[in-house]
Amino acid sequence: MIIVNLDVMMAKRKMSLNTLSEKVGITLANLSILKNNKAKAIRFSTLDAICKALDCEIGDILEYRRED
Amino acid sequence: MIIVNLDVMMAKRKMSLNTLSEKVGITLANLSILKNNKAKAIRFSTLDAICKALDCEIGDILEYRRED
DNA sequence: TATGAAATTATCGTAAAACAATAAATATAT
DNA sequence: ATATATTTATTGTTTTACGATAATTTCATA
Repeated sequence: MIIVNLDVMMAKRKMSLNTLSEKVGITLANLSILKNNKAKAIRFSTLDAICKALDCEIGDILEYRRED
Repeated sequence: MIIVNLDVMMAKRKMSLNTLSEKVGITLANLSILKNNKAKAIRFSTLDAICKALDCEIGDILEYRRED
C-alpha cells in the first residue's frame, strides 16, 4: 500500500495547501485529492515540484506500507 | 529531477527484468521503459507491486535530485 | 454565534500517459 | 554462433491526472 503523507512536511515548513499548490503549479483541488490519498498515480513532474517546494526527499512524502 | 533506479535493488535481489515484470504484473517492455527513466508518471499500484517484489522502500527506487 | 479563511468534495471535460500486445533490434554472456 | 536478456518501436485502449469551477464542510477567531 502506498501512502501519501504531505502533512508532516507541510507542518514542518509551515506551508498551507494554498501556498503549496501555487508553488507546485497544480490546483488546490487536485493537490487536496493527492494529499488525502485519493489519487491513483502521480506524474514525476508533480512529485519533483512537491519535493522542491517542501525541500524534502521522496521518502518524506510517499510511504510503502506492507500489509499483514 | 526524479530518477528511477531499479538496478541496485534488482542486483541485490538477483532478480531479472523478466522475473520482476512477472511479479509486478506489467509487461517487460513497459517495465524497461520505467527502469530507463523514460516514463513520466507511475501508478501507485505499480509502485506498490515493485516495492513488494523487491522488498524495499520507495526511497530505494525513486530519487529526487536537486539541480544546481 | 456569526464570519471568513482553509480545505474538502464533486462534476465535467481534456490531455497526458500508463499499459497491453506485439515485433524487431540490440546487447550480453556462454 | 547461439541462446537469453534487454531495449526500442508502434499502435490501440484505458486509466487517470489535472484544469476549471462551484458547492460544501471544517475550523479558528472575533
